[in-house]
Amino acid sequence: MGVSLKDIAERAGVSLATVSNVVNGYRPVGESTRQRVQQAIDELGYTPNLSARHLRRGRTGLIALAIPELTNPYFAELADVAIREAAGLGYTLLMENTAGERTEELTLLDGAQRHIIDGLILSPVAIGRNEVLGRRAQLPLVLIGEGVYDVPYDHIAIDNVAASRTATAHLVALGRRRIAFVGAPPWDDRQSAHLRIRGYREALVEAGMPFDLRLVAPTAQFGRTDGERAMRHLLTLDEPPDAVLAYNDLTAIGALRALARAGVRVPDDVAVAGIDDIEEGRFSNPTLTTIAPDKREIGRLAVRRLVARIEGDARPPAHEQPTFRLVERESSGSTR
Amino acid sequence: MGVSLKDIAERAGVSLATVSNVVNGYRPVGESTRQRVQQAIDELGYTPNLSARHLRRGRTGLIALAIPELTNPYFAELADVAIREAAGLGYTLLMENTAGERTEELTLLDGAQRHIIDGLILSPVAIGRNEVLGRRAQLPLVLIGEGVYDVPYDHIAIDNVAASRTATAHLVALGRRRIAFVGAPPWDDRQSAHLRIRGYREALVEAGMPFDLRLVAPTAQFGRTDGERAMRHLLTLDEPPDAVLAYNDLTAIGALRALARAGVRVPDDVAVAGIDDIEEGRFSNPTLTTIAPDKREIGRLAVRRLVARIEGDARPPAHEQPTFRLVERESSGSTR
DNA sequence: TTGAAAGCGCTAACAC
DNA sequence: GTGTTAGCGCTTTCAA
Repeated sequence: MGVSLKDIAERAGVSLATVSNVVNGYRPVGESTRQRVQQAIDELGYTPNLSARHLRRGRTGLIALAIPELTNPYFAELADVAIREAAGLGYTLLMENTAGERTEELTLLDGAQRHIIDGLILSPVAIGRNEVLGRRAQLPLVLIGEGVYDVPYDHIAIDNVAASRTATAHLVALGRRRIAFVGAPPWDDRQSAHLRIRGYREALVEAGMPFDLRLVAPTAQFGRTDGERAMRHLLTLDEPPDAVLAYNDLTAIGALRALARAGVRVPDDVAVAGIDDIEEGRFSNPTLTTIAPDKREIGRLAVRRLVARIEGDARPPAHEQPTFRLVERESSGSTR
Repeated sequence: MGVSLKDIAERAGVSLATVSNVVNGYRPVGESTRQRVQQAIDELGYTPNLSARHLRRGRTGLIALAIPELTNPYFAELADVAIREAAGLGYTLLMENTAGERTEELTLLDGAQRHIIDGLILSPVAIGRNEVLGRRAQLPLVLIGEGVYDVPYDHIAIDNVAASRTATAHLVALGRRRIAFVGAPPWDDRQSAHLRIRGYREALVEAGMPFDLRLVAPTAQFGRTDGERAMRHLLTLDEPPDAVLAYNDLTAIGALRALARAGVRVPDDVAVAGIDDIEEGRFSNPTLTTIAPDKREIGRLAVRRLVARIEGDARPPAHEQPTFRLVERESSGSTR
């Protein structure tokens, strides 16, 4: 079908190896030879056949980013960064949707794709530390997010305890006294995602306020619908909250919706804060106070660490913590 | 590195071809042989090396979905469907981000990836009909969206004229008399995206209302920021609009934001409608009236047509029109 | 600085 | 129903 190295070699009157060297720049090639080869390449419109290259090299140049849902803007924004970073390093990034399901995450962990990708970036939500520890696959792996900690793989995540502590302290500083948490994971034995609740709790304790389980609303998932439902529940309490920290911006937006429908004023009656800083929160009514993790850095680091592993880096696994900052908007009182 | 066909063949005491046949099921294999081979595969944990297979077959099993932005929920939702559909047909879908840029779209059209993908689904926004007609690459191509029409490729898109006509007629039926359009493409020579304005215009004419260019606000892109800016501009007019149809939900949400900041009541003072039906609009305050295209069908059809082409379908290119429906929500007066 | 040639793992044409 | 083998396009070792 296409033009191959051989065609170029014939056209330029050189050997296959020489053309290969011109293309890859591994070994020095004489200037006049290089020019002849380059001309042949341009004239014939040669592009390397990647399947052949991969077969020979034992690598595909593909890496996967496995996230729970593409339709969560946080992950879409992250993927956006990661795709660019990967391209810059000569890799193609492909997306896997785990739908937050255990079996999907396990299948990926165990290297279902081992012959198609060179490495995997995974944001686990349904599996826990033990599943990751029990993994047998050899494929390089980088973890992102707050799902799993303390495993022998590179891990990129902000300090989630500090993040939710910061957000909660902000609500405390506003003078709020009944601060709820929306979007707790179901209380099972997984380690997953309890860090944000820990930060919330720590901030309350620090302020001398009680940690009241009735104000902690669990949700099945972390979407808008879940946030709305949980908020509706909180509003039925005898003493409803005067502030809410949501697990993420999406649940916070669901909460805003429930509050609007109930005719509760935000921030006057209830202040709301989320975590993630998705663009949607800069345009919601009211705009959403949130914790903004450095997504650029998370995406960059995840891809860089993975590529380094693929290319032989053997340093011990590291846990990197990109920074975050509090962004105050209308939902917690800022008018601008 | 991994286990190869040869290993299995040795273990099971058969030839390479037989193992290949067990794996692929092309030729019948004796029952006892099949079992021995299958056992060897299970024991050794064999998975085919895709690079080798692709090299041999001349296909990679990869298709690309090229969209202007991953962070636009409409495309994220579409990609979600397409990924699943592709997986069901034995293909892996990878995402290309064109950022709505001309050069990116042209590069893809001309087959930059020709050796890595078997086909391309493209949502063009920056290029026009002529660029598509002038394309030289051989790679199967399916177009989606309202960017380019009347080209000799399969094309999946809703009837955009009818869609915006329907939305506009809805605003007319509400009794609105100064209906603006937010998110017109810049007035250049491209065919791109003028269909939605045509539908808007047709509905006005049908209602005996003037098409007033001052009420048509162009935007550079189609994001929330663009919608907000355009709406702010419309509010400065001597006679501001009492309704707005936005190019898409994202610009509509930007418009909602501008209205909220200006203290204009929606829908009382200004009714707002968008197109796309992204989840965000079901949770905005107020919730957003919109045109809901059948995204499932768009994603499914695009992938199916492409795969059919890749596998040799030679029927003449077809233009398929999935359905859409009007979804009335608070921003145009529905209270539920 | 350049060339010859082996071989990555697989599929498919051909032979039995 | 099963086996043998050529060769997809490339990288890389060895030799010149």
